[in-house]
Amino acid sequence: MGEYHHGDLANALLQSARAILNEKGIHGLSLRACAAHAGVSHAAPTYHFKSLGGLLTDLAVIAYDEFTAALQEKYALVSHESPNDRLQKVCQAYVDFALKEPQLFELMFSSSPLDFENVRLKSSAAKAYQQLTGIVHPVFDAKGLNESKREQAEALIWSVVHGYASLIINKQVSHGECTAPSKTTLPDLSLLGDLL
Amino acid sequence: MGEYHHGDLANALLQSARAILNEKGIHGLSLRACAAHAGVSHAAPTYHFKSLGGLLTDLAVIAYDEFTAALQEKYALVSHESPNDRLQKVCQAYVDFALKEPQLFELMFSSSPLDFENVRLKSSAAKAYQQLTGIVHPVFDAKGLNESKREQAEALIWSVVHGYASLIINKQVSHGECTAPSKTTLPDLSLLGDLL
DNA sequence: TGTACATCAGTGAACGCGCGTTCACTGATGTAC
DNA sequence: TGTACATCAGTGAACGCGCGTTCACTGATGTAC
Repeated sequence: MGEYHHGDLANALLQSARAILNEKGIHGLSLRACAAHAGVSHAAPTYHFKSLGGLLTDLAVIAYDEFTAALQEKYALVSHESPNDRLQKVCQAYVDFALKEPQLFELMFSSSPLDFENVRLKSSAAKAYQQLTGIVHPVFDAKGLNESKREQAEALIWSVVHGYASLIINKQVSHGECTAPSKTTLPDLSLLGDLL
Repeated sequence: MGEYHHGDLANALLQSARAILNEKGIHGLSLRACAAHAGVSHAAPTYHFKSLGGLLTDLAVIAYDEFTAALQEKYALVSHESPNDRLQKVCQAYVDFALKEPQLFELMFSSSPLDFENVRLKSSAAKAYQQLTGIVHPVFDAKGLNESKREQAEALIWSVVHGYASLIINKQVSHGECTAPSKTTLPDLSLLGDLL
């Protein structure tokens, strides 16, 4: 409305981007669309963001930080339980986040538009990873695995929870039925223990 | 070259789409780009494909079929081994396919541009899933799980291998380091058995 | 406290680009007789 | 076997659209004196 000096346009644009992302998906996003949603001229964003990729990178930083916080919060809530139970519940929190913010989750792990050279993004993504592996550690310690085995096991745990989340939200977002797990509750991981 | 009646333009366009996908990624794809790559006027594709989504859906069908064939071939090769060994090796074939055709793999599991109402796509995707679960079956039978447990276990197995592949190729395509497993060889799944 | 001025953070018109789509057209192919 | 004609499968010019980017501009804000 002709208001000069918005005050915090950078953040307003990030909020707008998030809203558009949730409404129309990643392909509905453009700098012009964000500007329009924020009620600002379409040339305004260039002052704050070099490109759409830059804006999305900043949005991904926010996403990773919220993601890390969600895992951390869950972990704190179940601090009195056994290592394996804690692991199960934090993994469920991972899946819950993906279900609550499917578009944001997809953005976090979509390669194309993000600038992974960005220092802040690198840092936030690394923190999320550390948060997850930190949670798996007590389980390993209880079993006494060596360094190499531990890294492999970390990768497998991360893979199972990430894969489950990915398959579910892909299914939610697109198809109706054909494939993919249908339960939003991650099965008990000990099932794999029985099996393998 | 002014050649009228190409003969098999539909397939030529699919090949072109695949080449462009591998070169420039999914965002470099457009009907015009495919037409240009196939050496044909930019209006020609409309005769064969309603939209870019339609073309990509057909490409995804090809991808799913190749994927299924790859798993099947591996499975046949290791038919003399134990159920668990066969499972491990077919899972590795899953990862190998994702590494060999990262862009195609991403397309197969990317929701947005594909038409999952398409009958052929549904069918090909379902076959791929059946191929995978069929391979897990002998392992379950050896352990005597009931129906419900078996479905859950199938989902978990699929998740771990899909997650591993996704995380690796995301890392390959985009970032350099920050997160994600770095080995292209899937760790021994029995590790999870020891752990959970 | 008031005035002058530099700087900040917007506006809105204009540009070129690649996109999908439409359209009148035309060369190649297949079929009827 | 040859000719007439319908149909198929392309061409290339044109259109409108949304995009990012540039540009001269201008209102709001902060600072110096």
